[in-house]
Amino acid sequence: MSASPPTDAQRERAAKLRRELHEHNRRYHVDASPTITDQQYDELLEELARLEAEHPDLAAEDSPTRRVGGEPIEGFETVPHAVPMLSIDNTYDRDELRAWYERTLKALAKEQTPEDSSGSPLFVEGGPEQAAEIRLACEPKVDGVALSLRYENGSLVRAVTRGDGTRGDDVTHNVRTIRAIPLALRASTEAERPAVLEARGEVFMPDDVFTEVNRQREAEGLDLFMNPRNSTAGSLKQKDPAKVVRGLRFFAHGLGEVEPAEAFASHGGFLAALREFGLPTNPAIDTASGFDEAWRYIENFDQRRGELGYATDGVVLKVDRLADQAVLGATSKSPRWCVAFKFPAERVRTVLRGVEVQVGKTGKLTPRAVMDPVLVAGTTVRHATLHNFGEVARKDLRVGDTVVIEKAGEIIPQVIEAVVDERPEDAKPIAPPDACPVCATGVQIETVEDQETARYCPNPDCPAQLRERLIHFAGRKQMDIDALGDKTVHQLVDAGLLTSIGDVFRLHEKRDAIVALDRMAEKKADNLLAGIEASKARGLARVLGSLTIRHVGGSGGKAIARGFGSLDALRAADVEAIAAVDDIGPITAASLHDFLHSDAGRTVFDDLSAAGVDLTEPMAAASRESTESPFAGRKIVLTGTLESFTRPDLAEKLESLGAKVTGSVSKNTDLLIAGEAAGSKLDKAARLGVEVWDEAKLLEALAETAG
DNA sequence: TCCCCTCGAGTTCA
DNA sequence: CTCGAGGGGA
Repeated sequence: MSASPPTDAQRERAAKLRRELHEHNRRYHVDASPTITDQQYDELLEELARLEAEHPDLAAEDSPTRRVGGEPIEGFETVPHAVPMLSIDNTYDRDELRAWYERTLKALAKEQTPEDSSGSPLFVEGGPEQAAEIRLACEPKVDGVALSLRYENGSLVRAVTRGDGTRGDDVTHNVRTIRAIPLALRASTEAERPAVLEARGEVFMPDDVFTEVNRQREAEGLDLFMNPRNSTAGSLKQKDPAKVVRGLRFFAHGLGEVEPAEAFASHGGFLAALREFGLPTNPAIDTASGFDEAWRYIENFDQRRGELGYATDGVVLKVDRLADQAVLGATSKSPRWCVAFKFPAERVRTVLRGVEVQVGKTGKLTPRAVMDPVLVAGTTVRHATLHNFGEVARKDLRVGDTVVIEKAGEIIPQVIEAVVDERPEDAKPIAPPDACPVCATGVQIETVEDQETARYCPNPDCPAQLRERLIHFAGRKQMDIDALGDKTVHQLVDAGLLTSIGDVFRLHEKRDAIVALDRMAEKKADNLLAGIEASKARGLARVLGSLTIRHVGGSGGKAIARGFGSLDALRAADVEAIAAVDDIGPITAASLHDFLHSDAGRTVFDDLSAAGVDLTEPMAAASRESTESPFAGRKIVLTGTLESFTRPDLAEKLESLGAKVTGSVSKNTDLLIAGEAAGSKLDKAARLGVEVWDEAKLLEALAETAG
């Protein structure tokens, strides 16, 4: 084929085809009112593809033809999200949902000033203090795969899965094949198009597509997909874009990074803007004024959700006004301005065949139900945790019983109850173990008000516990020892090469024995030893968080390590000194202190120290500067009216200097800054002997700090 | 003293 | 993901 330069007519024809194809896509997916048949669409697409093939310089980056035939990729690159993709808080009942609404109403009423109530979705009744209702956006919670689409200067540059919320997999090559997702944003003028736009939404597979896909797979002798969601996820993970299932759909429902920061006033407003850009949104979205209307939407939606042709598992309510969303903010996991109401999970019956006992890293004995395999919410379930033996007794479960199970949050199977009417004659009661199934030590029974809750194996050297503690120790969020996963730990413990945490750092002395193990070779052993060596540099915070000390996990370890700076300082501290650390209370402090001065604790730390593990941590910036800034590391409370600052501004300023600003005076308070008309806080500070400064003294100290 | 929030621990399947 | 419980603000 000779690549002759295209004629003007051909050039125009190609441009026209591209415009038309984009427009037909938009009509189909955004407006849900196609004006041509799929076949006609395919004919136009083919004509364009032919033109582009004959004249490669006609091929544009955002051409609809680019949706097919991209090159397969090697692996998935993990990329960070500019703005984290948080998850949404769930509730399953009306009262909880109402509680969320009331909380939100209260939080907003507090912030609401008369000035911002102009055109505000908060309907003010009886004065500015009493906001009556909030406008809520109500949208179906589509059961698909969350995606973040990044458009730069109008072109789709990247599509990333949610991943862990901070980083996800780059699946751009597959997403480009999805017709519902525009390769370029539509804009009547350049100026209207944001330089950067990240749209978040859900890719999903309609039921009829799913049925068709499985019909084809069956014909081809392939394994069938479990459900549309798995199928969608499977599609996005294809290395070859040609294998992505056709007919996936997409609804946008949120925003990530936007440049320039858009001045949308409401959620509804930006959804409308997204539609203008050509991004589909769910037509079933509506708004409600207040809780009762939102609840009616939910009930109504529940009635008709079976007719949508795609899977939904609930309704998401969002505070519509973006300014209100900003006021509400987010917890570390999810925004406070939205909540998902989930419809009750599917319940299924099966037969309980037996109960296994697992020994956890804390020694807790957990009963685990073994059942006849049964399909629940898309996966085959054989096991379910029964939490503890107290629960088994309360539910009066017997082996042989027919039991009702469901999946909590569609993920973790739970046994709800036994069907007593169908209990066979020979159903066997479940006897709680009196001894640890692994080390045979007599159990300890924990009770609450004489009711049994959990049973524990009290033997700290129990091999099962040790194994679990080692797995935890080596875990990614703890010491992050790459090559030491649960399989390897099992092997090493069984071979007698690991009998304590400290042994991990003596493994290099036993290299020959390791190499001799099954499915272990020189290279793997050296990998392991290198991983262990590297883990020595993790620092005290990780070490503390990895040792399974009661009440001390990752963040507790961090707080303590930053508070003391080194193991030596921590060992010298008494319980009160430990409890003085921010976020550490008396119970955690006592537990840690006990551990530090127990035989087991002394041994493990001596071992780690001897191995050269880093047992120090840079202290929190706050206390490191303690000699320089008079505020660093101190708990400060503000009260009264200040001349030169608003209280929030001052709080921010002091925090930047390393102070911890809190709201109420207690014996832990180091300093009270009292402005005019200070009230009860001043009295209390005087009573507790807390240092008090007036504004003049504050300004003086700030000036010194600055200079 | 009462709530709200966060953390820790246990957990299933592909 | 969910539970229970510790920590800390109101």
